[in-house]
Amino acid sequence: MSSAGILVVEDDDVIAAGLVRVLDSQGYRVRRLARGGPVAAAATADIGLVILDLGLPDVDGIAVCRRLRAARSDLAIVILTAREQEVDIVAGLDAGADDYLVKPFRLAELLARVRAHVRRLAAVSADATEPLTVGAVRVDRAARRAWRDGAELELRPKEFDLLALLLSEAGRAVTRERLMREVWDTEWMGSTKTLDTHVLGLRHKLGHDAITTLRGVGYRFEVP
Amino acid sequence: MSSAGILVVEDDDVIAAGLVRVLDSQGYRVRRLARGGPVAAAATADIGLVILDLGLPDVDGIAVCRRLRAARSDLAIVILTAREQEVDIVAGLDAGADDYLVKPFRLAELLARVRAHVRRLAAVSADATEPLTVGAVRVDRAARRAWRDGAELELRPKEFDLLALLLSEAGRAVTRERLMREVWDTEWMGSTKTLDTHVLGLRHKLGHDAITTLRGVGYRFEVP
DNA sequence: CGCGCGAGGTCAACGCGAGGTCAAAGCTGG
DNA sequence: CCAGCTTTGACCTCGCGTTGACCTCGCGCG
Repeated sequence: MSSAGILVVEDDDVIAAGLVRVLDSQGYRVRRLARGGPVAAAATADIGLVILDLGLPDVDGIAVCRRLRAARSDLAIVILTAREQEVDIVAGLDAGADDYLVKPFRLAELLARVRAHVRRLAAVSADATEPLTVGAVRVDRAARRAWRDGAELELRPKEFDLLALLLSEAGRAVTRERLMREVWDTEWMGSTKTLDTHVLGLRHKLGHDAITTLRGVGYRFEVP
Repeated sequence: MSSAGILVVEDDDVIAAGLVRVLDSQGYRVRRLARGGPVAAAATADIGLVILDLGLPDVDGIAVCRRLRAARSDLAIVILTAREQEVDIVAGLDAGADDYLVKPFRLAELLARVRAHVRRLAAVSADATEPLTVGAVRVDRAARRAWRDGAELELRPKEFDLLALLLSEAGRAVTRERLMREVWDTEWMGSTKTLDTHVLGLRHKLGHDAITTLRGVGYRFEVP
């Protein structure tokens, strides 16, 4: 649901298979298209990045690139081609591509450039900005607001941070150490009731069963 | 407020002058910095793209890049360097750069890549010229005018910038750090009431509930 | 089987410091 | 030198985090 998929448009089966395999091994969702009618696929699917081979037979790759850009201004387009003339590079970039690699390309460089593009995609529609809903509880980290059964909760700053972290790990145990580290920015824990008190506050506002105590470990936000 | 500005970080006077001249002739607002020290401070709100030479004396260009990326996730960073090893390219991109060109670079290609990055920046933060309306409040950034319930507001310059930013992020939390950075062009925050005072002024003119305080975080413009 | 310990729960109170408010001083361009 | 704008500083308020006292409960151990 979260990370955007990659579409590989490449007619050479060997290169395409290699690309798909290595990208897949890096954890990306990858799809492949052998011929250049990819506008529909890129528009419909959950594609964030297109790796486009300009050497497609019968099709003008530049025109494909231009159509892709016209359809999706947010798409990342990386052109991959044997044409190394400066005029080709300029034409490709001006047709809407974000990056241009000349074959034979170096695999580690391609992967690093893909990482850079995916990182930039993530910076725009960051996961942290998407509201998070578990059961009756909903948290919008961008707005720093939270609701229960549609009613907004009045949370204190630390309560909000605590709830956001617990909810992002809903159903899983979160250790006291991690809570102290990520919410309070400290390793120290010793002899205080700070964390317990804030959990208490959350339980008052969410219902006592929303957060389960894991003795000697930490807490877990319950998914119904 | 448009982020079309380009910052050239380059110690070689000849190359830098050439870059600045040609970029300027293309209509970009360009600034130049000879050394990499105060880069983080120099990458203020009006800069959208940084061209970063890694050959700076005394400074670790990769570290500069990493600091830039940490400070501004939306910045476009283009590394320009003589180091052509694949391992250097990967290191540069993984340090947060969006693009990597090896010297001697081809000018037309550099310009095409700059166009591609600027185009993408424009696609994201697009309509700085479009009037913006949220609830009863309306802001025209091009004309630098603002209205409430159809009546024009008399805003001071800084108040206008502050309102424009808060409104562009209406419904979302905006941190004090970001407000200081983008309205006041400074990282510094110490012990002044500058921001608070301007928020006070806005509240007088917009109604006290228009802007919500988020303790320890920043402010949020409320959408009704 | 029951006892004791320690982890966690609960609550009230305290003190800090972020933010609000206003007035006066400091700028800066005309 | 004036006029508007911005910044600063003093003072105040109150929300919030922390703490400590006391209680409860689960669990291991004798």
